Amino acid sequence: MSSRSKDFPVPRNSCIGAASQRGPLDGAIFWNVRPPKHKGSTMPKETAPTAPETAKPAPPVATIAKIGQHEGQSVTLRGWLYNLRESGKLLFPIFRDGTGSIQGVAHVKSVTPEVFEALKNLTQESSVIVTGKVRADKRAPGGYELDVEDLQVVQRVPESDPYPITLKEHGVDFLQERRHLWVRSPRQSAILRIRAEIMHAAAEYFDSNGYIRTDPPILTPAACEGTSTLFPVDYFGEPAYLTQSGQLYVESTALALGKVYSFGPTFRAEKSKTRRHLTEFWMVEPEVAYMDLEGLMELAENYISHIVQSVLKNRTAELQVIGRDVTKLETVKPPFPRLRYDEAAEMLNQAYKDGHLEAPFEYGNDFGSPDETWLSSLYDRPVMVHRYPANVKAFYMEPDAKDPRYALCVDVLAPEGYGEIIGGSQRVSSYELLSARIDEQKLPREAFEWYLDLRRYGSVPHAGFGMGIERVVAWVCALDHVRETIPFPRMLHRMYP
RNA sequence: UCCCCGGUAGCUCAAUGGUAGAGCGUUCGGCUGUUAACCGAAGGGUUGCAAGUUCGAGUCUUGCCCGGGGAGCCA
Repeated sequence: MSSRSKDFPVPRNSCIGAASQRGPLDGAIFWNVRPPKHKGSTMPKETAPTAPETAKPAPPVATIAKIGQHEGQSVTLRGWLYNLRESGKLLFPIFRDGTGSIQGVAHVKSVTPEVFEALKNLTQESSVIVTGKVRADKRAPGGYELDVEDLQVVQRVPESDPYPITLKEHGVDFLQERRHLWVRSPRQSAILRIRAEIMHAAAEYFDSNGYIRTDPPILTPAACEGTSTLFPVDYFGEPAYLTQSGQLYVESTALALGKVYSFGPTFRAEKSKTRRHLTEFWMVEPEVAYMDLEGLMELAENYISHIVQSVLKNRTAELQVIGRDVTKLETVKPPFPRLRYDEAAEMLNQAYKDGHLEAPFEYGNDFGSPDETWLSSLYDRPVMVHRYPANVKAFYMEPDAKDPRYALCVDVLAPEGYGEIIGGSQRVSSYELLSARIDEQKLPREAFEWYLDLRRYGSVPHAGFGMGIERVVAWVCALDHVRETIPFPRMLHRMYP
């Protein structure tokens, strides 16, 4: 910020402006709209700042989301100016407060000259505390408007350095460089609210079904799978890595507590530059003792359905803001279609013959991204592909007793081309087999001794999966890219802000 | 690591090898119901960097830098 040559003439900025730099305004309650006349730079205390002697009852502080409860009353809103339109002697400021936005109306004769001038000179994203009367209006998108009565400017954005993100179109690079401001825009705010609902529902399902949350370490001594690239860190002179999965650790706690889950960030140093990849992402990983692959698939379909239905129920307004076609989500209920790998492979071969796929599918390989997109496009809900060839899957996956060439594993593919959101399996329970697998794949045996202990002492069949939160958010919100699903995405070549 | 596309005003983008432009934002003026308001005016440029071809390069060539999309790998 630089000069303030055009600051409006109401002498209150020196006090409020300085205070606003000291810290957040949370907790500061302005009962009166006139500013207290402090000489210093301290904020008013939380308890009522100076009330004028002739005070009428102070209007209650309201949020825009629940403004309808105050129809016909005067309320105080604390927020920011989103946009300002004017038409002669009429001003139409749009305020936002984090819960929503509402249009204010001020006529030159309906407010004091000071308030009218202050409002007229407001700049985008200036922070304001505004008082006005709530009025239902059919023209308003949210159903209500605010007839402005009084205004306090907390911090005015100077026009010499205007808020960079306008209501018009911007490019991806420009917005990502300003992610710290971009999150204020209605669409981004709505996405983050939906993300929060997804994370809440993801934990709630397990918490209310007897699962114990046991979070694994983020600093780890070795790779879980060895295939992906890890972020190395210096751990007091020893090499350590940021976790790429907590699976091995939740296997341990599952054998202690029965049903467990973990929920936290994971890190992968893959040099992937696609719309589905972040280097830092959040994963939720349940693990259950005595569960087999069938049980795991039932869990997965119930789990995903619960999450999607929770978003539909609790985030209706946000889904509307982002323009999501909710009919595509309403169908997400159990049971999900299930395909054996072999069936899916046949379908892919046919799709190639029919010209739906550019590249032929080679039996025995894992599915490519276009393959997953094609398969998932055939269904109105997630599809579960199970029993992949064991040799393309991880060392810890249990072979199918009926045919050991296949692994007891499942991938859940989200519809509308969003691809894999869950990968899971029944785990090898035999010490001998797991030990042999570790040697075959030339994994560092010392690092896995503790993991082998789980098969030495009371080994049982058990199963679990990992679900990537950002991919679920991208699917539920129908986003083009996972970079919009997390407040501050970490990607190949992007660490700022 | 590989393949494709792009980089011009604060932003989004135009410009046949021949005078660098528009809309928005900003500033000034107008409008009593605007919905990314509208109307009029002003200000705003080392065309990513470097070299080359040419009478002349935003435009063609080469190298580099930065960004986007995709493949592989994965959630």
